[in-house]
Amino acid sequence: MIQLVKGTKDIFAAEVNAWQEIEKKMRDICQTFGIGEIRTPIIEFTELFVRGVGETTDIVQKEMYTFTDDGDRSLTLRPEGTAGVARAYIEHGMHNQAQPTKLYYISPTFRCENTQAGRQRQFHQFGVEMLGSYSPAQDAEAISVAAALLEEMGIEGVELRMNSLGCPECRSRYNKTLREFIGQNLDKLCPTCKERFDKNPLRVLDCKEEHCKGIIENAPSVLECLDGECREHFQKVQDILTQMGIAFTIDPKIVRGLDYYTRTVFEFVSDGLTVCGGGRYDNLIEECGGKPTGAVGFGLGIERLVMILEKQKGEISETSARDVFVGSMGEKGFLKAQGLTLGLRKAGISADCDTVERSVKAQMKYANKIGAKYSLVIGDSELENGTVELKEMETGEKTTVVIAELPFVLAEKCR
RNA sequence: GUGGGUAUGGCGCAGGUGGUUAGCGCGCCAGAUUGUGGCUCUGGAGGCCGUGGGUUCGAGUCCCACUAUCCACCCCA
Repeated sequence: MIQLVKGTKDIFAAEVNAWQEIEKKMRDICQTFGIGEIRTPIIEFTELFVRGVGETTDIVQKEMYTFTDDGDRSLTLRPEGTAGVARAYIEHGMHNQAQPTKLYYISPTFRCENTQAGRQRQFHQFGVEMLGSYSPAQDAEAISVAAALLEEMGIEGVELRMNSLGCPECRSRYNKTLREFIGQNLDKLCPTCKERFDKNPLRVLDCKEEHCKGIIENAPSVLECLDGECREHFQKVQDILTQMGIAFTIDPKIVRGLDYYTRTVFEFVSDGLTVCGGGRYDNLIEECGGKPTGAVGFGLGIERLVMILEKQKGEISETSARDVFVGSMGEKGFLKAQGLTLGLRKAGISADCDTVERSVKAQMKYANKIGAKYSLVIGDSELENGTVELKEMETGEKTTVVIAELPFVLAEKCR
């Protein structure tokens, strides 16, 4: 048997309904925030992600689905949404539109990594990107979209955590300071941290080892290393959020895994899982070949959202009841039922009929299983006198209805 | 990439120390006097016990490998 590819899954009716509700809320909220939808291709040139996401990131180094096409070009299934939007922004000269450009997307995303709770190889990301502004107000607006969305979803216990990584200058200054600090304590840290020291010193900050935590507590904070402008920017973001009534905590240990982030980075966390993560990326557009452009955005994992919602509100139940089941008896009745059902469907009534040629009894069982509100059986006698007994399934009550009037009667009852 | 748990009909599970035709619940299909469902009863279909090797007279049951899945690390949505 050919089975599912690792880290992918089929989504059935009940869950699809939940997804559609979620997506509708996303679209509605974006509408009110003046954010337009963009649909970029699933495949892009590998180079886009290498330059955009960062050559040294885990995503690029070991998690991309990359292949070569018949023209010997290296293509990659998108591992995140921002780079593609940046590419589109540049390629279509969107900076010539009224700025800022505000875009959102809901799209499948791929990362070839080990699966676990809330992590798949194909997952779906909702993302918002706001390009064309360096102002802290843009950071706050982006954050407010995410906050509004999570609130609309009714998720409890989400927490907004923020940090500022500063501009590249601040960052390299901090890297140096941190490296010095860790270097002095290197022999006291765990093996993983020693590795991180070379690869990405910032990562040492969120080590879970108790022993390391103790040492890290005394580490210098990024925030102390910010220059005046970055400091002011971050302060303003906070001021605006406060003005907006959005609660947050500052966590100098937040380090995001994508290289393109500058200044503000943030996460919405629930049950220890990051539902939503994002930040400002002022150098990405330039890095991808555009003019220097300030930008900020975030991504939100739909599977994680669904997971949390299920946990908090219970399993999603299926609701696909039919309005009416058209049962039939005999050859003529069977024929008539087919046409009659289509007629009802065209009138907007959710109708179903027997297409397996089963006994009346079996048909009724079926009607019950699909949750039909009404049922009827059409056979020789009904065809002869032109009426039918319409039965309300829940009560068993029957009413006589002229066949030709069924669409109207049912439309009335099922409205 | 690393560590641990799991892998038996559509779903959820049983199957002490290896031994004749692998069970149960739910679901599915069909009947219970001839054209009407939900309850009950009866019957039926459906599994080469994840895959491939090995040990053995004989393995779902023991050993190895692989794959998938779950959980955790790394990292992230």
